[in-house]
Amino acid sequence: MKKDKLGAIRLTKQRKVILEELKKLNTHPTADEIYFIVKKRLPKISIATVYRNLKALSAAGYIITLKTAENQKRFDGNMQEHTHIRCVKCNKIHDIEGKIKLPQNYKNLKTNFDILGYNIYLYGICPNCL
Amino acid sequence: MKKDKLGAIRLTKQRKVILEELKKLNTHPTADEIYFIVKKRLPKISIATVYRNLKALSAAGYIITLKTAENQKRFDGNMQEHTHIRCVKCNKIHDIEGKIKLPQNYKNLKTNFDILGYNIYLYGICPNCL
DNA sequence: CTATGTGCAAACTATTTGCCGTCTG
DNA sequence: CAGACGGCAAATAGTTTGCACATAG
Repeated sequence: MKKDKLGAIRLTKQRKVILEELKKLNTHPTADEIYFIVKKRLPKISIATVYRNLKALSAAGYIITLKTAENQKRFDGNMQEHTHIRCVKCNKIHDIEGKIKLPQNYKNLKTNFDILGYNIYLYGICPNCL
Repeated sequence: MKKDKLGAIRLTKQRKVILEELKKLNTHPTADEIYFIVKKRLPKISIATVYRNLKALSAAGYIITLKTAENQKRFDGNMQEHTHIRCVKCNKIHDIEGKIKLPQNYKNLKTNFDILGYNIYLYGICPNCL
């Protein structure tokens, strides 16, 4: 990943709580899962705020947005380098420590793009589904 | 990618046309782009049929479903091994010939998953956006 | 001939937006 | 104190489903 500029967004209490809860979890929750968790601490928060803030936090580089096989996004508050593996049976996403490196020469690929980086997603079968 | 079992689905004229049009394109169209293209040949086709058949063709291994940064899926009828690169500015996805290989030892990663395979997505800036 | 597929319209899910009052820096 | 943000409800985008008829194998 390129050097992200962590945009200076305001640290409101809604954003603080969303961020804190997201960092506690390693389950890559969906927006509405986050909504229900955060509502325990901020009962008046609106789902629109959750969506707006997940987008803002992601744009500012505080969290990562994961696209899934389903039609909804999942969010990841773990900003240490790690790799995701998805279970082809239950679709759950788990973390693997460390980033898998591609051989240096991947930038020599035949393309007229200016290559900036890459993401690797593993897939397999999780212990529960074996 | 694992050896896909090409499921035996019925080759209806709707499916045949969808498949043919998809193979002509290298633009990774969305479901409704496909709908408008296919409608030129089958004016009475319904968007529901397009969605159902894209899902069926994908499940049967005839096409590939791409999840994107946006909220909609894109489809790829090119089944030769290739890698996708996404433009971080305009979000378009292009093809790069050949599959990038990970070093053999990627299966030794610290995880309790049974690792089956991986996908690599590159990102960069396309010539139009430079 | 029958299980599978189709068209249509209605339903549904995830996400976004307009408006307007509130709060952060 | 101005611009950014939040709550609410309504809107939208993408996709799915129920039903009755049509068709591939």
